[in-house]
Amino acid sequence: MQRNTAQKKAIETVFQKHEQALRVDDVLTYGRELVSTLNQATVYRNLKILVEQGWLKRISHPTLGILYERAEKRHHHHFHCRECNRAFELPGCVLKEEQAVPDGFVVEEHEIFLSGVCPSCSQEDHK
Amino acid sequence: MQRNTAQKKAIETVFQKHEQALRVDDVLTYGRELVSTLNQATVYRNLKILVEQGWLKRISHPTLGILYERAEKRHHHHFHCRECNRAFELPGCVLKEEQAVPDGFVVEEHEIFLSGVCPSCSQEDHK
DNA sequence: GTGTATGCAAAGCTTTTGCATAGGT
DNA sequence: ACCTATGCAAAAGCTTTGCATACAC
Repeated sequence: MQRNTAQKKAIETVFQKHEQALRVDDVLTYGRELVSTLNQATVYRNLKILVEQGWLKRISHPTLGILYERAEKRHHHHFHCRECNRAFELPGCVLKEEQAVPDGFVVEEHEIFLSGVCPSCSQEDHK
Repeated sequence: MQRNTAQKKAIETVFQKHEQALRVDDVLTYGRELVSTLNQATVYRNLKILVEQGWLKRISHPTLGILYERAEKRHHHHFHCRECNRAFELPGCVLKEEQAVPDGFVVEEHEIFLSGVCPSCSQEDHK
């Protein structure tokens, strides 16, 4: 049976407190603010469990590497600004899954990564 | 100045011979068929250079990890079949970049990863 | 009390780097 | 001849794993 440890709760709390997708290292850092003894191996083990349980989603970001975020969040996509290097979450989705694939393919999931320049940086550029 | 070594040519040839996006390890294996002394470090160094030069594109595939493919290929996206674990390249693109982001964002690139079941596996399922 | 989850340390991978030298120009 | 690119080996990440024990139940 699954046990409810302080470490596991801390990791879950970290994702509830932080809106953005997080790197493993962020989870460790923020988690240690809650449980100071929190160990790297424990973070890895729990992230894996939480992904398997469908509570977290693992994202392979083109520029930021592996990130984790709450699975229950509304469907959204990721925008990366090449100027300020910030990551944005864009609400909604304009992709028509059926139109994206030839006949015969069954789409169950999709992930879109956009990159370019964010509003504040593109404003800077025009100054 | 840049030198034209047998190793570099071998790596480029590998990408010309193989249609699919390749893992580092594939590049090493196939490259050694052309230059038997080809070294791992050389592969990494050249892949980096070729990406910087815009000859290759680096892809962070959600399930297959880091892949490299020719940059000049027609715009396409990647479909991964969770049953047979094969990767497919889907020609064309139905994403309207401007519609995908709020006002102010300037999209320069995008990458779409689709996953589900491929035609041959979905046929199997219905048998 | 029992057995799972943790901490720690070591091991496994993948990728990068320093250095001597082979080889392209 | 010069100096870049390579091969080799070591180092530097990042992630996983074995083992003793803390602790949830």
